[in-house]
Amino acid sequence: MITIKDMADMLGISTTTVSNVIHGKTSEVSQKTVEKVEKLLKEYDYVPNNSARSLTQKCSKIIGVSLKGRKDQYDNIIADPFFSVLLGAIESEIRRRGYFMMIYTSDDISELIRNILTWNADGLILLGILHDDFVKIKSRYKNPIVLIDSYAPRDIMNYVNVGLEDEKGAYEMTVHLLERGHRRIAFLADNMEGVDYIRYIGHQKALARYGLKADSKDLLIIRAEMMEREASMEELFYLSRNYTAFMCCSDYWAVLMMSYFSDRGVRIPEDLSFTGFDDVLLSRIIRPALTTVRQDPAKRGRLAVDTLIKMIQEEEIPEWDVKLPVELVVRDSVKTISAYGNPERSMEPERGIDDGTDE
Amino acid sequence: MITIKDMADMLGISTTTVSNVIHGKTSEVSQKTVEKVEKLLKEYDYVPNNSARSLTQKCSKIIGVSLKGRKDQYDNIIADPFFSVLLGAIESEIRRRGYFMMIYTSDDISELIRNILTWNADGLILLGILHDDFVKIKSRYKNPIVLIDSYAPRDIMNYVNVGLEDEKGAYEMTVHLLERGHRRIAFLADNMEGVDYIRYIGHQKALARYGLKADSKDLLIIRAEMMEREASMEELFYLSRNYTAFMCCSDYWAVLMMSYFSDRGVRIPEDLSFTGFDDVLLSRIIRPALTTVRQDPAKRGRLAVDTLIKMIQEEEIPEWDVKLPVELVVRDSVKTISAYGNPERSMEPERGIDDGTDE
DNA sequence: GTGTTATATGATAACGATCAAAGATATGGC
DNA sequence: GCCATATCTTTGATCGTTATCATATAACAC
Repeated sequence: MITIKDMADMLGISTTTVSNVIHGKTSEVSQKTVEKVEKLLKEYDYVPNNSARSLTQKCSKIIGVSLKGRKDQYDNIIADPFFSVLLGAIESEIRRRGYFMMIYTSDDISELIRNILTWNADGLILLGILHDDFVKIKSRYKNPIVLIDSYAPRDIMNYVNVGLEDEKGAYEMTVHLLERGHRRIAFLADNMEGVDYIRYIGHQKALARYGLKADSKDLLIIRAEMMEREASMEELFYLSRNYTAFMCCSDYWAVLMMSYFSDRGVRIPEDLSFTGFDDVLLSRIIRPALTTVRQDPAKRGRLAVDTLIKMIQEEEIPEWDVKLPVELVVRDSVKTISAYGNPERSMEPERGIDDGTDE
Repeated sequence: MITIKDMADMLGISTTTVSNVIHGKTSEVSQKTVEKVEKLLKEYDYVPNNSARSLTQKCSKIIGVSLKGRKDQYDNIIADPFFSVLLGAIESEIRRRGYFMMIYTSDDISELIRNILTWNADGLILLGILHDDFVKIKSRYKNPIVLIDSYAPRDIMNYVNVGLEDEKGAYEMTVHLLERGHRRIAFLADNMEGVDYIRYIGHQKALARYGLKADSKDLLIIRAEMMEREASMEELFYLSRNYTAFMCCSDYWAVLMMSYFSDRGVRIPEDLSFTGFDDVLLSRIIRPALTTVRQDPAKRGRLAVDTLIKMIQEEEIPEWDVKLPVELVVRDSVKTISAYGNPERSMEPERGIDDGTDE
């Protein structure tokens, strides 16, 4: 590997001059010297040593990206189509902007922190991080952070949340189910710390609008690893008799469950309706096609990177808590229940109650 | 951030001694000093600066991972479930072994090379790389390389291919189709440079065993971007009338096509049979469930990393061209065609011809 | 007391790039 | 010729860590 010093020696000039040419500070270097150096740069295809660079400068050009290390049958969260698309978009954008990406999928937050610090990452993108872990990271790591799909606490500064209209999405989906006559709806969430919590609020508001009250026993918390345990699925299968609809917080789970349920003879949507969240490719391909809430993960990934780099370069900090739009996508996984089936309940919303949209 | 020098000053000792304690060279340091230093290390939660480390040492602890930058509707190849699972396994293993992973999904090989060189990556894992690009990388980058799903040329040294029994898989799949009475089979490949070429050889051998000859017009080369172009799909749709089976080189494509075709009224497998390769989750979930060739991407990812690290640490170099096992998984996407439909051809293989298994 | 070995520690120079400040050269005005 | 200014170039320190070599001290044998 050729170094700046090598080239300086070859031309009989100093390393500073070579460095200046490389950085385009041509106003300080004579035209003649510039040409000589540039010729050499091309000839030897000079590549700077980034370790040396990040040692002298405060920035490393590295952006760390962390995913929760969910262990499902496919061994890793990257297998979730939503995350993989998002991740792909993040990677492209980081590269396009001249930065480098380092990924961590560990659950071990101390290890994550060590990794970031050891490389002195310029910024961090955290996907689906839990509150306590975020606080832990914040206490050690002082560079900019962008959150995606995490619950954003108001008492911590210097970070941006690139979120969704989660509440609105869940609200609209619940209204959709209600309008189709569903009254016994299970809400399936991952945990109550992140976006699922906000979505649940939207769900509650929609129920309230229809004069119904959310019952905590209809809130089913599903940990990712449960999706693979036969026993857990069996339990869900048993519970499903109490409901006409399963409202899931991700397409991935909805699709997995639909597959499991239909293998056991449940007709979808005749016996049980399903809805998802994300609108991944899968949802369009399976039959019945999944009714879901669409988001644009590629756009979201790009925005996250763009925002982070703005913060790193200390340009104006954009909105503190962005909410990207979502859209209800109606397909075939929700049955319309005739009013006769639920004669005791009106299908009209009651008046004068919060309509549940975000702000 | 606390440095070695800070700690040395605090204790009134030299940086060398602190460094020795950190590296466990306790035989060279007195017990008393070791304890003092270790106390400080804990107290300040010292994290070494890896830029500085990789500057003095020849190794950076970075492993570069490159994917071809396929652009499909989901904007990135990471969205392919096979790749995402593989990638997840690679990431976990790299982390577990104390290394760091940098990902590149660019098609621009010069950029990839610059990235590797600028960080002085200790090793490289290339997924689905084309021959010419591989040669280009090899000419500039001298550290160990592991290939996955790439055609491994024999004239280049110092790399290992972590492959599959591709030929055997395609052979068995073709035999399966033939035994079910199919005679008009289209072989759908990405390109003829990588593993698809080897799979095609297996396909040819199986045909030959049954006294049939592969016809080049039955080899359909599908570029990834075509999957999203309505016109290309329309053309495929038109072509499909000539066949009773589509043998695809990836589950992802098979599933996409099945969805497209069935939306257009094609009954699967009654009108057209489909087979895939990989056995991703998707293939089990869609209906009809896809008949495919199973591989274990998690195992493959781990092996790739393990092999690369062995090469980096100059332990014994393992097999030059590993072939991990594959397994035919029969599901519901292949129709059994009655012998009456193809009376002119025997369904018994001819004798005395190469049976097409790998070596 | 001398020499040998082992143990513990320190001084110094890399590694490759950047930056501030100082030095060198050329140009112009008087 | 002298000084001022502008243009170009070099010197030397710095970043945090590690490696090499040297030094200091202690322990031991003879």
